[in-house]
Amino acid sequence: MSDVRLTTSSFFVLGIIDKLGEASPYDVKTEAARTVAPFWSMPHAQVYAQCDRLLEGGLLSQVRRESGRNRRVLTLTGQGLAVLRGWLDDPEFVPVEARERGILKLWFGGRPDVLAPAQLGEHEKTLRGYEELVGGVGELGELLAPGQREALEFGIRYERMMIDFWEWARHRDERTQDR
Amino acid sequence: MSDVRLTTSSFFVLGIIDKLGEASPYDVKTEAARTVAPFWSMPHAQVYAQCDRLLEGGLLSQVRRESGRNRRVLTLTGQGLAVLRGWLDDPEFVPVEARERGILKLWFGGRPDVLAPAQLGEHEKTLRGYEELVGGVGELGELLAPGQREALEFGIRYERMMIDFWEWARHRDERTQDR
DNA sequence: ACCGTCATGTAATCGGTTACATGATTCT
DNA sequence: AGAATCATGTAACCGATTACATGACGGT
Repeated sequence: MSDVRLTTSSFFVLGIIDKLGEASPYDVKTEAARTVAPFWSMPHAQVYAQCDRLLEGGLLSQVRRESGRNRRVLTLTGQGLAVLRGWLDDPEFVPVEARERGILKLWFGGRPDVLAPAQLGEHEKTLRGYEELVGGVGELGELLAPGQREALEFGIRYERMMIDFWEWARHRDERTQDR
Repeated sequence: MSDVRLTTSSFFVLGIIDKLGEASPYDVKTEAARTVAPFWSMPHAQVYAQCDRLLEGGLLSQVRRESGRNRRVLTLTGQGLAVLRGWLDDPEFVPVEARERGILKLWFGGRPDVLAPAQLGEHEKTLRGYEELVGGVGELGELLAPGQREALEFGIRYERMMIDFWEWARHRDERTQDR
């Protein structure tokens, strides 16, 4: 019940447990890896730590089971749900530095012709993965939970942007160079 | 001279000092704040820590001055320069999670109509800033150091992408809702 | 002489990562 | 019965953040 500082990791865990209804830390880890992983991830040690903290803060409640596996099952408390909802509805804008190492390298003089190919390859691969996901959903008529389609759309737009960017950088580099 | 683990923060400091030729930790901090800040930043305590580490690792050399201010002036050693160059030319792709809190909120059920306005406002503001920078450079014929134009281009494309995305999300939300 | 901010650092803390460890199942 | 992996955690370390502290210089 003591006051706990809530980081995005906290809300991440709260969010996953809310979606699952109840979950062991292991379930949280698994579900996260299966779904949000491309947009946000967390090592499992951290999941356990967060669960402990959230329990202590009264945002989660725990049932211990005597059977071997799934020894702890966690649920949001009323307070936990309220806190999660509050966060979700908070339009605060947190400026994010892109922290793209490739961009930093360019800044310090990294050469586009050296960097671009690998970047392009990887972004194209990721993009194909996303697009297949969306396509598959359409074909099979499966539904993505609300919010997931949005995240996927973001992913697609991000990857497309990066591909366009690196192509731009590479071509600009070719034009600029005098060899 | 002992082995130091190099993080991106290390290369960040090396990169800044390389650009400046020689610099005190304070100079590093100031230059970083003045230039790369929108894409990458680092609290000054960390700059001091990195300088110490890089010194210990033999990647920086230091001249102590007896005068009060700018007591330490740092320069890249040959090894430091080699390490920086090696990093710049390394095309390794490090997958970055976007870690956009807004996207995470959408994932967990955050409402686009609640979130979008603030996000749009901020991204538009940032975009205007970047575009003015590029425009100003063109008009005055100033030159950006190589790499900086690229970083700025990335920033512009990123912001445009985010604006388009949030507009998409908001409109999709309007269409989807049955009120 | 005094005040602000410039320049430089240190200390404490904490979240996150990596690595290690182990009992519980399930499969062969 | 033994191997594999499932599920659960702990421990140690480390980089990063926050906060505090202080001498130096420049302006009034």
